[in-house]
Amino acid sequence: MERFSSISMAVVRRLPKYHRYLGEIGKRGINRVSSQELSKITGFTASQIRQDLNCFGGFGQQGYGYNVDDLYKEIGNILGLNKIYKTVVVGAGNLGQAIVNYSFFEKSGFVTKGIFDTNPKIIGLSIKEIKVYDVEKLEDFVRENAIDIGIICTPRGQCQKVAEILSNGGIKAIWNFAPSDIKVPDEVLVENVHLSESLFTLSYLLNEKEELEKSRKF
Amino acid sequence: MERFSSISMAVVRRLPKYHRYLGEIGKRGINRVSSQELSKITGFTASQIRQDLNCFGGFGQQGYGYNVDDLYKEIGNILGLNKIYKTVVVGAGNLGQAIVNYSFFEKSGFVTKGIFDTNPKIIGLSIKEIKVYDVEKLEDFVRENAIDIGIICTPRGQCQKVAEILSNGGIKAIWNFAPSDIKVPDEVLVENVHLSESLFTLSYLLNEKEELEKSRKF
DNA sequence: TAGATTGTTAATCGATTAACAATC
DNA sequence: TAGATTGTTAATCGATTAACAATC
Repeated sequence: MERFSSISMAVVRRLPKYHRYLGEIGKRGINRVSSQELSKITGFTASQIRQDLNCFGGFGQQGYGYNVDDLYKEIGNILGLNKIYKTVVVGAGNLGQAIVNYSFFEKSGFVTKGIFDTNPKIIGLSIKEIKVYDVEKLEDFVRENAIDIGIICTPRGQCQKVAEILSNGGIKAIWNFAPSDIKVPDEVLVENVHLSESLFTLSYLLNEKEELEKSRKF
Repeated sequence: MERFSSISMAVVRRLPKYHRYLGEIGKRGINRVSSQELSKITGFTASQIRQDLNCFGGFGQQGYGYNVDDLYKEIGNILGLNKIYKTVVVGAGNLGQAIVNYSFFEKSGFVTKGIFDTNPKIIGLSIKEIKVYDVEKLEDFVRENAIDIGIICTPRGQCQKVAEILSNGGIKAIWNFAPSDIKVPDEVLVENVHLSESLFTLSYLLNEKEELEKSRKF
């Protein structure tokens, strides 16, 4: 998964935050915002916000600021949220179900076309009117339905195999929730959500804080 | 949530990855590893790995490398995984249940002491032998049981209120899955898992790639 | 001892911040 | 016009990489 774009990942990962905050203040009826105001809301510096936005174009107007709705839409387009993505969810456990049931993703254009599992008790059932199929059928399903994104919600042991099936089916991107890194062909994009890494980071910070407080007492 | 430590977050967020990979190769019976070998496995440079580890002490031995088990334990201790943390899960939907059921967290020392929800149909039930209580009781429960970490799995609308209840109860840290940033007193640590930001980043990369491929054709 | 590999300093690279001219 | 705020360049800061002496 090599990138050739000039936009750094640091910038890219801030875009969804801009998008979210702009959506929020837009809903509150605010239709004009300066980089300084955005700075207060988002916690990024005004300078950084202007730099980030200018990677993609001059969306603002000197002396005025940015139009909230326009900027929201622009960033939405940059993120590709103006398009529809076909997804499959692999693993129909709690996590898989949580993702299928989370309607915000669907509203944002990510439509679950099929759910896959190995458990015969679940296969054949429907979740939110989406059928649960046997993983056996996954590769053909991905190919025949031109699925864009595969969402891996299986236990660690199965994720590499699933990643290969998805890749063989011609998947474009994988959103991986399994606590393991997967190996896929270069052309397949991967975004990992490693929950335990996030929790362990929190646990580190908790301990660091307690150590610092302890040492400050002496 | 200000930090006063000299260790940068960039380093901190790599620690769980080192820990995971060391656990994996340890299980495979490997008991010695060089920074160069770790580099191949993790994708970080050998230089960076040595730099990172030396923030915490000289765990290696010149001419030899690192002892896998020792380093695994050292990093575990740095992450605070040698301790037990009492947690509460707020929101007993699919996501909350997924976290309660994920036994790896418990194995790592994060013990769920209570689950909280507002839905009367769920209150009183048990998930994995852990009782589901009314959110009304959350603040007292946190205080009386000296809960360390509150895990917010509620919809967006409720997360700020829950964060305040947890803070009032004297929580030390919050792991927030709600798609919104929460405001808490300075002494409360917060780690966010913003799933939609992760998905939108993937969607950005997908579009960027398609744009680049399109432009290369001409 | 010779070879290997760390720990650590110095060099480089990239990202963030500051500053200000352009302009609405 | 005067004030505000962008777009953009230059300066700073921090993180990564390279290099190598120390030493097992």
